[in-house]
Amino acid sequence: MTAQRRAILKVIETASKHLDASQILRKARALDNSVDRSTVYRTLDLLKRQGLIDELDLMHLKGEGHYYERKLGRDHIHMACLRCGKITEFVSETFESLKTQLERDCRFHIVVSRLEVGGYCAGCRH
Amino acid sequence: MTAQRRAILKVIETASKHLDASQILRKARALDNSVDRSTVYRTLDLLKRQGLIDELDLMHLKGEGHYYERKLGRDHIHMACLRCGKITEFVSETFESLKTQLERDCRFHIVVSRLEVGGYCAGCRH
DNA sequence: CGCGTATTGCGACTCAGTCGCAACTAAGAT
DNA sequence: ATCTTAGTTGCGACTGAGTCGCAATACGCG
Repeated sequence: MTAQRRAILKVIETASKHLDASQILRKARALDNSVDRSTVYRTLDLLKRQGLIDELDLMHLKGEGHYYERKLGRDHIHMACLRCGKITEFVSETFESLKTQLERDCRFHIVVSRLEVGGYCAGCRH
Repeated sequence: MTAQRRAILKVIETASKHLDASQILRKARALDNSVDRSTVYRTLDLLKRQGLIDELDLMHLKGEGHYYERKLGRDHIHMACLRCGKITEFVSETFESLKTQLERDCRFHIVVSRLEVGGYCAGCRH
């Protein structure tokens, strides 16, 4: 556990919204200005492999990059509004059943899952 | 409808597996050697916006790029084995219910959805 | 056939992510 | 407290995906 990793961890843990790698870099540098871009990517990979964070695309609403969030308890669905860009999260029991059913019917052991939806939110639908 | 678009379309329609942009370029060039990389990306964007193809990550098993497949009738779930790399598709009625429920409960109009799962397939589980 | 609009090829560019390597450091052993 | 070493870091160069502006071209409609 190095100072750099502590900084990156803290940034992710205290984030109020989904951050991409370059935002994490900027915020981590504010805590420890020695943090390098490679270290951010390497730490992100590590956390991903450990299952401590989830990687999201958010339907590529803003470019090709990835976003990260701390993974706690229950998975949630990400809904991205194609007009206003708002990201809404939703926890669903049906989603949990779907995964259980998948594991049983396909004899597949799920490690990570990602359900993202693009469309129009209540305020933007037409 | 240009010759280039016809070539790209044909490649996607006759593909036996998920192709990424550079693979589509290579195969489209075999049909019409004037096809350019930009044209492939522009056509892919067009087809995506029209809802004729779906864009997949396949859990980034092989790099950061995207894969494409023709969108027909029913959505399906993509399962990617983290060990052998095999991609399995699965159609689920529960998935359809989940989307319906989401649209109702969140007052969200779904245009596109993507459920990808990473884990271990029957042959690779441990 | 002629015309205007949409599309294309090209080349340069951006941006995300990766890699090899030498220097450094955390943390366990003595 | 110091030594040691395996793991981690910063750096800089690199790759590969995707984008963009622009001049040239082609589609397809009248």
